[in-house]
Amino acid sequence: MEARKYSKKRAAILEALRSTDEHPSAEMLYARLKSEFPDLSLGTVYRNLAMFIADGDATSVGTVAGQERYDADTTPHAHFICACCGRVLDVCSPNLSGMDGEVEREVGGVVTSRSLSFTGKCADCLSHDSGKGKAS
Amino acid sequence: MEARKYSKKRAAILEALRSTDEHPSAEMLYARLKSEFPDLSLGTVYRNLAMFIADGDATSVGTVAGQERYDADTTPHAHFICACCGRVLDVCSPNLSGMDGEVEREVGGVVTSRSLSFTGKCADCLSHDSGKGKAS
DNA sequence: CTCTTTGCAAAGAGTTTGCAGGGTG
DNA sequence: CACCCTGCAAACTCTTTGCAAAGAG
Repeated sequence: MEARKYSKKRAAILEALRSTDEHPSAEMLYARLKSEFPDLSLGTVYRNLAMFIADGDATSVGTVAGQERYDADTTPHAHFICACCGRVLDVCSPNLSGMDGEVEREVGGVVTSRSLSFTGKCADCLSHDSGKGKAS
Repeated sequence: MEARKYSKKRAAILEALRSTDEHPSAEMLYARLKSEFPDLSLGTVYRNLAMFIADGDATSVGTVAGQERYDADTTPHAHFICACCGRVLDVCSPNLSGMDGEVEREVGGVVTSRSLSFTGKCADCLSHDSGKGKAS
């Protein structure tokens, strides 16, 4: 389809995505790489993230607080999303691909990916809450 | 917290959301109600959807093709999202709330909601593909 | 009469895109 | 030297917000 040439920036973006577990957004990656590549452009980050997803080197965790979050870990696992601070954590989950067949039968289509996520309040936000004690 | 007064438009928006199974976006609801309420404003739709979610009368299915999709069915169920046409279908799924405890133990936080979705290609898009037959 | 809701339009925020120049094979 | 990749900035799209007028209790 599209020939893909090597690019130092692309390699760095993918490496940055792989070496973190915070499921960064495009801006988070941009901020992290800006010091190493002062001339990096946000558009380049977006363009490369799209390539990673097209190539199966990354997936989207979904939109959290208006920003799309990415994950280089493409093995089946679920996520915990803190509605308070926007943090995204990995949590283990049973393999869902076993349900594909049933879903496909139900909708008459084909399933290519699944996503399981839990939303709530993370440990940090819970402890900060106790200080604000305005309950009741 | 916030006193809530009756509003004809709000009632209509909620009714429109409840009487469809296509998990509409704000614009879809707006388009559907525009004929009945020519002076309806998109901002009002957004404002009311936010209220429904705050009140637990609706939930967000997530962002599909850049648009947030809503669901008035708050009972536990999964979704199938067609990556091709953006359609969102209901599919049944085992009750996931039983996993809350394990997740909370894992992250040290509290879980308030779960979301399971399958992405792929729906029956309609599959059949349209066969016409373009470029496989092989 | 008081407080909530709405229309309108402008403002915001995140993401995409066109183009000219630089990098890779 | 042909084609991919990038920076820059403008363009887009979806969503939020401020304000004065209208509606509900």
